[in-house]
Amino acid sequence: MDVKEWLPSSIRGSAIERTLAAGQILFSRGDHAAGLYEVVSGKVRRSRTDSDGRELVLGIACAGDTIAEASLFSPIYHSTATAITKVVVRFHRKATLLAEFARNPRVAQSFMRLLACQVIDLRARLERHNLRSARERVRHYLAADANGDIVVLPGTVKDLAGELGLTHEALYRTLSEMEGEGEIARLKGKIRFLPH
Amino acid sequence: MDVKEWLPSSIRGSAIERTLAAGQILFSRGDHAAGLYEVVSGKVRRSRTDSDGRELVLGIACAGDTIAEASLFSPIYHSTATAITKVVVRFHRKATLLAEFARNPRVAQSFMRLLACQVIDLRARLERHNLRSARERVRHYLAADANGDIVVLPGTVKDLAGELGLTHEALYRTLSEMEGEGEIARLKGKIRFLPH
DNA sequence: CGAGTGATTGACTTAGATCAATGACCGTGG
DNA sequence: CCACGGTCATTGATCTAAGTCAATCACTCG
Repeated sequence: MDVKEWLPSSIRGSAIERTLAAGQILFSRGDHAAGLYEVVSGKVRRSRTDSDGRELVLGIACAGDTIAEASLFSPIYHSTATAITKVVVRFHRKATLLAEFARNPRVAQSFMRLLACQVIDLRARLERHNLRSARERVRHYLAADANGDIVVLPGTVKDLAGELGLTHEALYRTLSEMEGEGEIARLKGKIRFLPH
Repeated sequence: MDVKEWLPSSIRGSAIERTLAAGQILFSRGDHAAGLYEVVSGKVRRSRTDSDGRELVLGIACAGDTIAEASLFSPIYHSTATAITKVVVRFHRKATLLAEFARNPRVAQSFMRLLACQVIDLRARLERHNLRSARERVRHYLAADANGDIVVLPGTVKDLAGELGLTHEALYRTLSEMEGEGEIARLKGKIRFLPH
């Protein structure tokens, strides 16, 4: 859901912009959460890194997406956000948003919808992670994200592997197999789903 | 978060109560979502079943918990809710709740907080599912849920296996090993965490 | 043009899934 | 009151898919 659909432009306009170079960290897990970010341009990877250094990609945020919505009600950020390209973000302070929600029930409701969509999406992802085989996960992912029969990968294949809870090697192999068997076709940054 | 903390008793009181026997289904995935349920007594299992018949337990709801909050903004339910004991629930119609949110910003904000907590919880669970070894997942689960050093299992060990994305056999074995090595102690329906 | 990273494929190992069997426990109906 | 059906709890044996280690090629960016 695009920010423009829920956050009044009066508020968006007055927010502070910040620019990051590729590779820079926007915030880290555990940092004091002062508000949320809106991506104006570029791509941001949200991830969590466990004690073994393994990275789980929570998602790639593109222009119009917001980051750390849930942290509005939490004292700290729960994941790490890293710019993967050059990025421009707008920062929205907690208090500003909460005040707006109190003043404007329509905005509040839109934000609720946003959170509800995230809950639904996360549950779908959890279901996907529960599938045992790599191929099933790929199918689940493609089925969920296919608009038409073509899926545009938001990031690299490696990122996708992280998002699917697989090693990149396992994913490459699975994609090759699926392509060999005519289930999918691959083009640069995209996957075409061939329901046989 | 308990319903009483966010939903005014005036609304809660006027809701329709419904009683289910153990094993009965409250709603199924795909059913038209007319509103949400509050558990008054008993336990309800929320789960998703994939195409292979494998069940992912999304959680066990106890008295005070609500079910299908996210479906407030969705036309259908995304998971299946089954009574695992005799259960009493209260049904709250979508329109009633949304109207209350519009009227009372405090209630709206509490509900947002509830959704935000769910997002955070789901992300934690996703992170857990991303851990490769059964033992790591158990540790992660215990660390997250330990109040003091004792964890009360909300359901059966089998339910827990579903929640951790493991087969029950694998979980039994892992728990035995951990007990053998003195990392945990097990008592009926509980696990004691022994940080060595 | 080199350094860094993604993409890709090979060989080997292992943890957990699967299949299978048994004992414990619980409600329930004759 | 007890036998029976059902489910949970538990353990064993085997198998396989994915993880791990490793190497190579392609591409992009200063």
